[in-house]
Amino acid sequence: MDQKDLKQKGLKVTQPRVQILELFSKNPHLHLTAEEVYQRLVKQKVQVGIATVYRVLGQFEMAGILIKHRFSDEHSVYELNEGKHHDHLVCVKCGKVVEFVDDVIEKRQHNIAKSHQFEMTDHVLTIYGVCADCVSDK
Amino acid sequence: MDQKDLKQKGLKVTQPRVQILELFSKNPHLHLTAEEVYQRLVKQKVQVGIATVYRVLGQFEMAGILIKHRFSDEHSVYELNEGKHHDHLVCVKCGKVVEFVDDVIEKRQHNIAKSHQFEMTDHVLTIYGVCADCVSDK
DNA sequence: GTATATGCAAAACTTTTGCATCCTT
DNA sequence: AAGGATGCAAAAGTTTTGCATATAC
Repeated sequence: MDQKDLKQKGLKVTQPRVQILELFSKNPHLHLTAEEVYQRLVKQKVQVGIATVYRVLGQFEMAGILIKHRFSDEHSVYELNEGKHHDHLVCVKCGKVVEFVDDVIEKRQHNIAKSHQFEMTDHVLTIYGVCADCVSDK
Repeated sequence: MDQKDLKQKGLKVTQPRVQILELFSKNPHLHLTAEEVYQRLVKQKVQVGIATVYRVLGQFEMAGILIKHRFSDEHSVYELNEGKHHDHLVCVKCGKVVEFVDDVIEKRQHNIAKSHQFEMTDHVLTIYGVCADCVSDK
């Protein structure tokens, strides 16, 4: 994922877009809220407004560069879209996110959708729990 | 689910609480947003404020009477907690919600959590798609 | 009668938009 | 040079809170 991908998708190569793309590309498993993205850019002395962050995240989601998740109620988080579908384990204590794929579950989901005559467009499986680290230091 | 359950959970039996509990109890598969609950009460000439609706829904969720789902970005929806876990098929066109349970998936989820040393507290599986009705009348 | 719950209005947040200016191409 | 993108501030939503009043027990 780099600047060529932006041009290819009809997005001009601007400072905010490059910075946000880089942030996620360098950390393929990062899950950040819009506010967190904004704070990271500010910390890096990138001059940017929160409105632009929201706009760019939205555009990146539309373009398939990022995926938006709604793990918690308050904030959506974004992560890099690496093309392969996966689900998530989320620690309810520290917020840690672990990705996984389970082929058996994937197949059953298709069957379930079909048996209810739904044309599946997407599916989301999130397992919430307490991770090993948080269980030990309670 | 009735007024006894409220008392038992330490919640005084008030008009707004009774009305909201009744609304969901009479329609076990209803999925409503806070705003929709409010509108229904208003339509029934129940004198209530939106703030109370939010407060009561929150209390009912804490008490295990209702379950809160985040199917879409904009609004959370609540449904009656009938004790048995289930997942959902959501139509992305009309918002219809169908409930289902799949034991194979349930078992795999436990295994996945265990293999990552997570103490599972909850899990959410939502399949999005276009329902039969919406596919036909496009 | 006392403590809790409610309604209203204001506040707090998050996200979106209007618009003048700036930057890519 | 021209159109698109940005930053700022204001607006639009949604959800929460403060407080005086009303209600349940």
